[in-house]
Amino acid sequence: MSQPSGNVMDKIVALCKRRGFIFQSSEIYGGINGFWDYGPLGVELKRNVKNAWWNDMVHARDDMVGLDCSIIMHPQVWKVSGHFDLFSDMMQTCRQCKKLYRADHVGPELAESKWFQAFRGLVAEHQEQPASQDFVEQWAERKGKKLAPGLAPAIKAIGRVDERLIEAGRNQTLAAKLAVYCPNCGGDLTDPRPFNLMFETHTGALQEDENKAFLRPETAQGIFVNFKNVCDSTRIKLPFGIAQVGKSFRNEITPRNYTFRSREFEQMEIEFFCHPSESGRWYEYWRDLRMRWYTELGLAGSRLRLREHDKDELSHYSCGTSDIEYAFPFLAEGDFGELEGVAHRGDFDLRSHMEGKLVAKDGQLVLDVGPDGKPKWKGSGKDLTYFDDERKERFVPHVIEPSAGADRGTLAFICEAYTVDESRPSPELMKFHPRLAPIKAAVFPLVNKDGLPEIAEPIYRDLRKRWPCQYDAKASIGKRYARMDEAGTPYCFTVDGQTKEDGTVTVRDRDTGHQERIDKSRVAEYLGRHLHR
RNA sequence: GCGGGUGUAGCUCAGUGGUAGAGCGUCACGUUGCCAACGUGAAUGUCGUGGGUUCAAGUCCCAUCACCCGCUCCA
Repeated sequence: MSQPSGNVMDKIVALCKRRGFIFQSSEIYGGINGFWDYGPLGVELKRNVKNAWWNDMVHARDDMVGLDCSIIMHPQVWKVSGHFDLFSDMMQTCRQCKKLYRADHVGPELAESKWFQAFRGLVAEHQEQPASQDFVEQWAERKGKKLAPGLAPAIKAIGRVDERLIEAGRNQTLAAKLAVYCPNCGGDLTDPRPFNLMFETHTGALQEDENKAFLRPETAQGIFVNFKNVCDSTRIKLPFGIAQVGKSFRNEITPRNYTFRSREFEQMEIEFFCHPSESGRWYEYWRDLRMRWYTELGLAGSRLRLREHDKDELSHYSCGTSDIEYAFPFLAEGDFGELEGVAHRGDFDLRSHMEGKLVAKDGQLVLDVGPDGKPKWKGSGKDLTYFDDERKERFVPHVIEPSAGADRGTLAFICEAYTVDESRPSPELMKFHPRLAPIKAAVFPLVNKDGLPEIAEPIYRDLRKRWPCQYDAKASIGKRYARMDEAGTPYCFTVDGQTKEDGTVTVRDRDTGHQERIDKSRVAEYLGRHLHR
């Protein structure tokens, strides 16, 4: 499949730039890390992805409604949802080996680390001389040097051995809390510094702490806080879902892999509300349905997979989560990247917005309280329960959340469509599903004379009313087919000499090159039929 | 944030301190008449950006930005 030189992803990136699918943001100023633009073909493709999703998930169903909420919401939304706490992780870097750690991961990792295990043995041998630290220094410079190369420089840098290290050497519980030495090399760590994963802004002209606000890191919370509004303003009944497509923002530490991890990205999210007794069934339903959606749009091979999360991988509130993953060409062989997560979230979200921020304790969700016994983050206090008229029962609905990345999906469709077939006169082509193709058809006069343009142009003008189409009379016919192959246009209609005699045109199929003749009056009908195959 | 690599035309890339190049693509004209044909011609460059060294910098040095790879992170 791949070209002899360079890897496939480079070819895809080059084609996307060359043909106007994806550009780097602010390119003429040198670009900006983690932001991307969609060009004329890209915007059509991505819009087709979103429209296909909206059509199939909302319009084609009677248990779904849509929503479009603001990107900036009340700051309390993010405090209650847990994003405020989780998104401002404290991070530490090792001054010796430069590794980056989440502060709350350092202790546990240290307790398990090889050098620290050896160090514990050393401390045990020196029970009698707790006052002296020399044995630690000696160990760091000699026997311990292989396991903990950073320890000796760290001691030199700090000027002494931190007593807590020796204490921790005697007590594993203390070790799990010690965030001073690097689990990897024994080096000294920087003080914990906050990494703000949410974009901050201010409402109003004055930038003060009181009016600090956040760009949403997910669209889901907008759905939860509008749950009651939707119930009250529509006649929809449980089980039902609310869908939303929109931009979200995360200050990723390392934007990487083309558009896969961007700081500004678009989500297609569903929150499906149901009775707790039926949530397991609905979870499986949505997991399978979403997997099928990708398959039907062309991600059909072994590069797409469904991966059920392990128990220890689940968020504290989730009773089940599956990722729909794609083997992107920029990943290592055998690695997959997430396109969509389908999560069983129980009643976590609606309860949070009623009661306040929740945490898991002994397998139960309880209010997160501070040292003073008061809630850490207060909820809205509004009643978000649902009364089921048929069951005569009031309850907090459970939620199934299929959360898809529009940009990731679009990128996967691009990667999957990219095909190199050396047996063709123009080897590079994009095999987009007809529903997703940015240009649905092209109309050509075989030659730009002899009255052929006069026949072809009206056909084109007619098609253009219903679909994005192109007319091309320049260059040789082969070159025009090749140009359309590269854009992923599924059908080309060509007017030739015979058209003048019997009124037929040729239809050329992008994937096979196969041609057939149809009457020029049936072009629109033919295209309509084949686009929705 | 750390380490390594890369950055020259729309794309892919050559380029030895001394005049900015090629292939492909694009455009025009001619020719051809169903799969990137051919001929002639044309347009397109702050050599990523900013400093420095030098008589002279795409080339050497420093900084910076972006992309790729590895580490880290990925709620």
